[in-house]
Amino acid sequence: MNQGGTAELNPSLGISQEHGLSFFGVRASPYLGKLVANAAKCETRWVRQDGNEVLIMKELSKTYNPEEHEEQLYTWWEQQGYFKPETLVALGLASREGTRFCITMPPPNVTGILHLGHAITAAVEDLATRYYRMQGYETLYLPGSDHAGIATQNVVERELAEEGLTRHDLGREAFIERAWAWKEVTHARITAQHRKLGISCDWDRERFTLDEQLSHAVRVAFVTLFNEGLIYRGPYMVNWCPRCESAISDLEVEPHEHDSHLWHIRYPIVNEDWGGPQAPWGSGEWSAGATAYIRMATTRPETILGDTAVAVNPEDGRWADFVGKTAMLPAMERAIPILADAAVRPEFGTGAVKVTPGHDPTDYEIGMRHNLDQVNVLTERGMMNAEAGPYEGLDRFEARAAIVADFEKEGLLVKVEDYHHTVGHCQRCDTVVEPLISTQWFVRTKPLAEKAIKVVETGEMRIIPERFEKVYFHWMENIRDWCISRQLWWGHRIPVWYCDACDHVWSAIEDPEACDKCGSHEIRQDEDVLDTWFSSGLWPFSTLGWPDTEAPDFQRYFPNDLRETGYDILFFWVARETMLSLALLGKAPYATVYLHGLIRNDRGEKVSKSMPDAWKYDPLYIIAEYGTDALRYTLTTSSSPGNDMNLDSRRLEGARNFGNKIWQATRFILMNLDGPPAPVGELAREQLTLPDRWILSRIAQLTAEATRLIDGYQYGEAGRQIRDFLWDEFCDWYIEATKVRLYGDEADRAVPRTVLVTVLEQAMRLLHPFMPYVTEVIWQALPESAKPGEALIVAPWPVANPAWVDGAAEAHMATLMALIREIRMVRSEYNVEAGRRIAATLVAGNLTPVYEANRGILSFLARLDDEELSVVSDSEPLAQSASVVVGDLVAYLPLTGMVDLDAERARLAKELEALTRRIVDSEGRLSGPFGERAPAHIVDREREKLVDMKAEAEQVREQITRLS
RNA sequence: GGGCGGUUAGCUCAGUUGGUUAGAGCGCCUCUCUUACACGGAGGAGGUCACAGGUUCGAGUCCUGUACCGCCCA
Repeated sequence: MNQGGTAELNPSLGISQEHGLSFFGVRASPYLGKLVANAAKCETRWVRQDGNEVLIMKELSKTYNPEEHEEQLYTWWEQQGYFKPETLVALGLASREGTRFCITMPPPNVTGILHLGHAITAAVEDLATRYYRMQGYETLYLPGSDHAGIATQNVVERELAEEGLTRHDLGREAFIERAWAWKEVTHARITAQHRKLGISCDWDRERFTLDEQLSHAVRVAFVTLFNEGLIYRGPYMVNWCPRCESAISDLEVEPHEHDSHLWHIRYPIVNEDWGGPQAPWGSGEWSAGATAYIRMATTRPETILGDTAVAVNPEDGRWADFVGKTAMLPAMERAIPILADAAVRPEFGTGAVKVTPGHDPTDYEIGMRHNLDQVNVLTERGMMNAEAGPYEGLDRFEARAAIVADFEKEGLLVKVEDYHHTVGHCQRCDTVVEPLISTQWFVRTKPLAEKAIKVVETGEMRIIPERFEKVYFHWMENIRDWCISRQLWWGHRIPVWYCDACDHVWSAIEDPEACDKCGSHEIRQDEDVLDTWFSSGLWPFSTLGWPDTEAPDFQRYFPNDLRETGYDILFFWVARETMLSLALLGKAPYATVYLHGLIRNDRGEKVSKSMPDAWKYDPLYIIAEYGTDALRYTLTTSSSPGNDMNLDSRRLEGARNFGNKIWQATRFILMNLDGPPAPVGELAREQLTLPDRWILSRIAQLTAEATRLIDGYQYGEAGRQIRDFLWDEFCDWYIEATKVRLYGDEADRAVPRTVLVTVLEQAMRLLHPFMPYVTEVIWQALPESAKPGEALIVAPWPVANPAWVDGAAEAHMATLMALIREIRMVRSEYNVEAGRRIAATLVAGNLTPVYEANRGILSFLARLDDEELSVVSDSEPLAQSASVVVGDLVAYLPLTGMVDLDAERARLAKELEALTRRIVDSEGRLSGPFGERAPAHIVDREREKLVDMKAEAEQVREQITRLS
């Protein structure tokens, strides 16, 4: 059956039946000839710039099947070099001197795989990239990834642990090699995922934070800040993760709620009755003879061992007598002072608190004010150290239990309360974090934050949505110094050297051979590495070649235009990029920050790996199920900036269906072509029918509106409007309307063919940033003469043609559509069989010529019998017929034997009632203060509306009279 | 404790200078496999826009307060 088609297309190109024409087999033979003839025009050719065809011709399949196109299309785009700014210049779409657009991709970390958060990032960034590329900007979307120090080191260590090894067994060098091997694997996977997402980034410019050049940038940045005094080293209270064995920054600590206990304990007071313990700790007699105690409560009994004071609020009368006395610290037998400090909250516990300057930030401050010793009782792994006396060697939580037991034995445990509180956990490994004093490297953030605030205030850098500016300001105003050293191996080693001969400490870009002060060779580099965010904080410029400020990419693309990311990393990353950029380059790193919301599942839950149905939210699964375009359209249109999104599979389905819908429309159009249609510019205005003028006017309006919305970062609204246009206006009305001519005389087909192709082509350009694949495939299938350029991805963004805007056509078409809808409604109410054509008389007044000209469309879309349709300017009411009223038009539908006069009267009465209500409303409004105070154009519009409603009401009333 | 966001149809969500009768998708009801599409077409039902005040000729939209949900910061 399909031999004919195959034979016709096969000869030189070697089309297989699977790829090509197999669907003809299911068609009835009468259509075979037509479809085969059309098939030759439905081809999609994939041509390289050198002129070679790279892909076979392809018939548009019966439904759009994303898998069939996505991968090879992506490869083709990439091979063509469309992702590279150089190609845009070569094609003449952009110029080196003209505007440019640059996004540096937020580098996903190489720990694992991409999730939906990355998918929305990719979808929005690629939307912007494709838009500006089409707009003629020299566009660069620069991809890359970061090394994720702690996270990656964790997974590699976990792997080692399965082999019974620790990183120390391997040694630093071998461990780092191992981490690189891991990176290679995950990086490849991440790249494959990004390609599946269809992002048009320049892979030749891909960067990784540990690349030689980016590492050099880190060094230069560090040395510069170090020499300016913006980086310093010192002992401060830091957050310590005993599992990572590293300090972490404030931002890497996540508070989690816990059910725990509040242990009420008491320390004996040294006084004339009791000078100290006479029996050993644990004997049960340790405090025998003590006559006074100070009572307090703690959530961390193990830190008792590090107490160096007890404090009360100076205003607290309960403890006033105790201030100045000495307490004996149980277990340690350390005499500690009782002092007054305003930081103590009287309402907590008993009002007295133990002071542990070595393990609590507030106590640290108290300690500084009162010159207290700082005692560290923990090892780097969270074990009790030698300062813990009898508890040395115990794990911190074992020690807690042991201490509580001993306190009970000694009669020093007063009571135990249930207590609910928040405890800091390591963001990366979930271990309970210990505050402790440690010597670390810090960035002095205050001066940088001031500049970072200023650039937003002045508008040099804009945050969208705007409300996040407030969050940004608040964080910047209350910023604490940033701890940047990590006790890890995987990362950029801190470029600081210590001279053992003269104690000189200095920072250098190149590894030094000798002390640059005394010349000694007894020098060693700092063992620690930098926080990953320090290197990703340089991303907007290190990726472009900085510190080589002469590098062409740096010159061309810095500052970047857009930083697009989730609002959850505003502080982690955006704030730090901004501070570092200002510190090192004196400029904001980008002009605009666009923050998207977080993705949740359809029940509003945050998607996590531990969910039983987590696989459903894997971008690759979604792509396999619905296609990349559906995922991307859903992600870019389901929410508004900064607001979280519940990803609902029903929306994905809807988006997939939309892709198929335009595919079907394309099939219809191609199937009805007969060679390339004439360019729309060659059509005389008189040749255009009402629907032609209407759809051209509509797409002109849509083009202007979509452009305005995208320029204003309202991607979702733009995407929805484009969809609504294509489905509701183009497919449901325009295409349907063209069938009258396409199925009629050959002479009438030329105009609709041109308009169909013109509008579809332009709409594909508008939709391309939202659904890149299906639009490109469709576009390629359109006749060459209808397209500007060789590929949609590099086609110019459409400009609204003001000559197409046609208010009269829009108004007339609106009335025609309303009339058709009304007739369909009446048909439905009278249960007229769907296929049955009915007679009608349309009384159209001075619009008679318009409706006479469009009677074919009217009868086709309203299923009227054209032979029995009369369009008249005036007529006596027809008896025994239903009537529909639209404005001052009336259509009589003589449904012989079907019209129930009572029902018809009731229907019309209801209509009149609603209409009357609105007329009364409108009149009331116009005669009241509205008429005087509202702007003239609003009042005018209301007046016109009233006139229309009155005319319509008059008609309805007449019909009712007719029936009585 | 401070700040921010959300609360709109059964469900998931739009609604950006305040201005027709508040929209979409899915679901639901009726009809329909008509030569692009059943991943479709036609028609329909369904909302006091959380609540209470206020500003205004006019409020889903602006202001104040309340409730509930969520997030961020301390």
